[in-house]
Amino acid sequence: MYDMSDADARTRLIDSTRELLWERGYAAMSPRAIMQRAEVGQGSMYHHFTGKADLAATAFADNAERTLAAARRSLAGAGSARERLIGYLNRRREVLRGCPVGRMAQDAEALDTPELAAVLRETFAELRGLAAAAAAEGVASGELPEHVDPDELAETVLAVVQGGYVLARAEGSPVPFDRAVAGAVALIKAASC
Amino acid sequence: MYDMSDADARTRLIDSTRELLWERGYAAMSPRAIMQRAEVGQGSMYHHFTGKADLAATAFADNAERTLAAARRSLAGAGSARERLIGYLNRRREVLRGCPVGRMAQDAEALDTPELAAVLRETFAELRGLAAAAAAEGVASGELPEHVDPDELAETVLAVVQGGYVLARAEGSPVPFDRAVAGAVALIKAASC
DNA sequence: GTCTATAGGTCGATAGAC
DNA sequence: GTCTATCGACCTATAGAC
Repeated sequence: MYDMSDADARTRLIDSTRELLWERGYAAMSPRAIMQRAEVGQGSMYHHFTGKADLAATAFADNAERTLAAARRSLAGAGSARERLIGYLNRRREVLRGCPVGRMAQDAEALDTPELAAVLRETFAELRGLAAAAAAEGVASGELPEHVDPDELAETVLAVVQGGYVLARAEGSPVPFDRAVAGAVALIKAASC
Repeated sequence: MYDMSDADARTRLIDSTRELLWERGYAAMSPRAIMQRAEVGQGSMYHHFTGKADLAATAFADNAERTLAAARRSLAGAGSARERLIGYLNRRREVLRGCPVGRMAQDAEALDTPELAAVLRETFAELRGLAAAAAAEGVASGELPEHVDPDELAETVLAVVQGGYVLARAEGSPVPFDRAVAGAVALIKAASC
């Protein structure tokens, strides 16, 4: 079992920043909260990082890479193209925590911080590429109807997931997420008739 | 033309709070910023409202009501049920500003403030009801296929819109929103074949 | 109704000892 | 590498004059 308290100070700082960015976002995350959660002093933090922005950029890149890794397992893994798109939609998620990447798009201060905005943009660009490749493959193989635009279908799939998080958090329940995904899967199947 | 500076202090406070809640969210919105934008002094603000939470609850309820009014025009307006669902998806929006309601679902401090969380929950409940009623009507009339679950389709439509906002803001462009909507409309039309 | 003064707390960072 | 001390600014109110 991984235990944060076993890791060195730098790793603990990154891990607690990852969690806080996910939970509270960039603007609402204070260096103080980071240090307390990491059980690290101020001197240590400013020794390892130049400041909040530096630490956030490192931690956010880490969150983004983990999110991408999970998406690659669904979208570029085993199974037919259509199965992979549906598998991505149906993937188990910690719905009420929200998406650690999409979360940052709602944080004006994060969007104004170039290092963070760049990671956000690039992460969704790769996600979009993975989904679009699966959609294009599905159309080419005849699994999806010919008239489907792969880029549009890919964007719709990403939007259902991101929107599902929003609706679930607003409701305080994962049900809206699951319902939105079920509706999208049903539409994809119905369109392939 | 409506000009904020023509209105009285209380109205100007509500209007500037509406804008700031939309732009920055609850946690990142300071009473100071509200006062400056409203061109109102501190004494005036604490005369009209008990504090930040009180003012935010009033302003957020206002934002929510405006959002609902626009949604009602699409989802409970003229046209066939399927046309209304597609019309809701295609409605002109200030995409890069994001959704003033969905925005709050990403703000942990707002979710922890009961008055704000209640407005958020109730607004999406009504939105969901409007979309589900249109979907049910479409299925009943044969416009949408019999095997479509109205609640699921409604939730998917809301999710595409909310997710479209996230993807557009992440990209700094309305294109992802439009693409996600186009994909959803294409799926709905293809499923009705 | 609106003003100014004041308060105790946090924010994000720097300085210098060890 | 980590500690403590200190900084000026801002946060969210409250108090009391006018």
